[in-house]
Amino acid sequence: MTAPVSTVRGTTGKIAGVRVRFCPSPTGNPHVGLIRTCLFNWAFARHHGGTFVFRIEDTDAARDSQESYEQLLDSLRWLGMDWDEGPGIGGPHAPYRQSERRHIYRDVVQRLVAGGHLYESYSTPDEVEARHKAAGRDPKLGYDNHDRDLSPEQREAFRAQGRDPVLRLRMPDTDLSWDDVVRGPVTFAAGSVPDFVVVRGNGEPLYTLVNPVDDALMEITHVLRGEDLLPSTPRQIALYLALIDIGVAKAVPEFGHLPYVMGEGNKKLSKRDPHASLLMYRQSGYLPEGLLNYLALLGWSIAEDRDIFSVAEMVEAFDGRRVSVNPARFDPKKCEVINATHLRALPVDDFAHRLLAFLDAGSVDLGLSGWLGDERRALVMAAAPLVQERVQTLSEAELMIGFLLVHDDSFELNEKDAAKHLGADAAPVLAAAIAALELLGEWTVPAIEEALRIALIDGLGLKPRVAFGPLRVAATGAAVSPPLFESLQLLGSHRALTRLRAAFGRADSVG
RNA sequence: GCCCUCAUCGUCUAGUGGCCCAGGACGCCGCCCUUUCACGGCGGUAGCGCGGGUUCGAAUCCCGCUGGGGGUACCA
Repeated sequence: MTAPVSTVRGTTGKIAGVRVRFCPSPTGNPHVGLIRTCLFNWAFARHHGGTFVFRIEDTDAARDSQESYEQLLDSLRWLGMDWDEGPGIGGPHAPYRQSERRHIYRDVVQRLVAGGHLYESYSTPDEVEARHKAAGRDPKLGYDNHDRDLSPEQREAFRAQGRDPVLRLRMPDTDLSWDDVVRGPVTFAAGSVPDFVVVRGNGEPLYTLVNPVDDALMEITHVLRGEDLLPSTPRQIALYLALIDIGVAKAVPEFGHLPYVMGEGNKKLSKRDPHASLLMYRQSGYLPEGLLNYLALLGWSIAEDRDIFSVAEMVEAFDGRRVSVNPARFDPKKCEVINATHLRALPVDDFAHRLLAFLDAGSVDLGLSGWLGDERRALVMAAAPLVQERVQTLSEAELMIGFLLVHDDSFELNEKDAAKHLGADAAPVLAAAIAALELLGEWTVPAIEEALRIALIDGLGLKPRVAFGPLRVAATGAAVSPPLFESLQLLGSHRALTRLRAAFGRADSVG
């Protein structure tokens, strides 16, 4: 067993001095699996009153991008996952972008070499394989530690051939074990992990080096990361041991491997899966708290009979002990429902303002977004309560109240609904409704409802659904809408009657 | 091949030897409410991969098998 860092839980169950980190590579756009990992780290830090470090692993210039970097920061801010050290705010271990830390790695590498932990290796994969074959071993065994004890003369000879050596870490000849925070004890037998490359032939340090070095320097106490990194843990521990030896690290951190987030089939959720894109959720009008709630459910549970909770409640409960070992499938449907639950739980006023902000941001283009006059803002505020229980996301809300916001000359009927509800049969219904509404003294919901019931239900003897269907399509453009009388009221008598007359004209001409 | 890891309803999960002929949630199916669509209410559907042990007793512990996933890179 490696020497564990102090993880004494006090009487409150809290661990003192927790320092965790989130260290993504800025490649592509942020996906939900990545954010889930971030959330668990963040919640763990907040729960224990520790420090959340945000570090950018941008050592791969070919794949990293500034755009991706900014999306990452923007996403975390949107979700409310604040960091105590990292980009934008600095900290005692700055800089927090690996691209700015190269001199640090250079120094550590030199000390590691001086300490005998790293050695130059010249073997090519072909040579390794040839040696395995010659010895009657499985050729796919991997590097055979052949160059461990090359003499200065041998190294000189390779150099003379123009070969640039990689640097490998000399693995200890003992079993490598750790007590995984989520999985319990894990052991890799001595000799099962070959000496691995930490610095390329061209002098570039690899992830295998920089990640543990930064964790050590930043005094990270708990590494919570994806299950895919579990097999690299013995190597990290070995490197840590070397870092402790040269005085760079104080202790080996605790490791915890979080289950995968799966997509369709038995595959890890792919970055290319449309459901994986965090940006997509934001643009679709998901709430941060809804998304966070669902993401938390991917590999964690707060209690037996409960799956709706706030971020604060999660932080209160997230001590790292209820994390599941099983991979979790991302279920877009459930994600949507969880979001809808949070949406409905919002105070109406809050909901209305978020909807307004969403419309102002112009996430969905209805030909009216990005700009809202005072009159329209008032309509949104008034319509918000009508749609809050009918939608799952803000973009659905936008679609549902679009009929109110759209300019009258670009108002259009849903053709399918119009064909169904505005046929010849609808003409007398519309005519009666128009006649009744034209006489209306005050344009209020009760007055509108009463007038229409008298004219259509009592007067024409129609069933409500038959009577109101055509009006709904005529006024809102679709068979699915907010409640009819309220919709008519919000539209105002002029706009409402104009639409009803237009629909009448259409229905009448069909007959 | 070798190493690591996982295995409860379709899906996410609760469950750490008796409270479980397995609980919750999503989905799905009925019914109620109803001016559309929703919300809400009520009810239902469906699961411990297989085989051996251990034990008075196993979803829970052990072994094997099967199946899935990951690693075995001068990717992260």
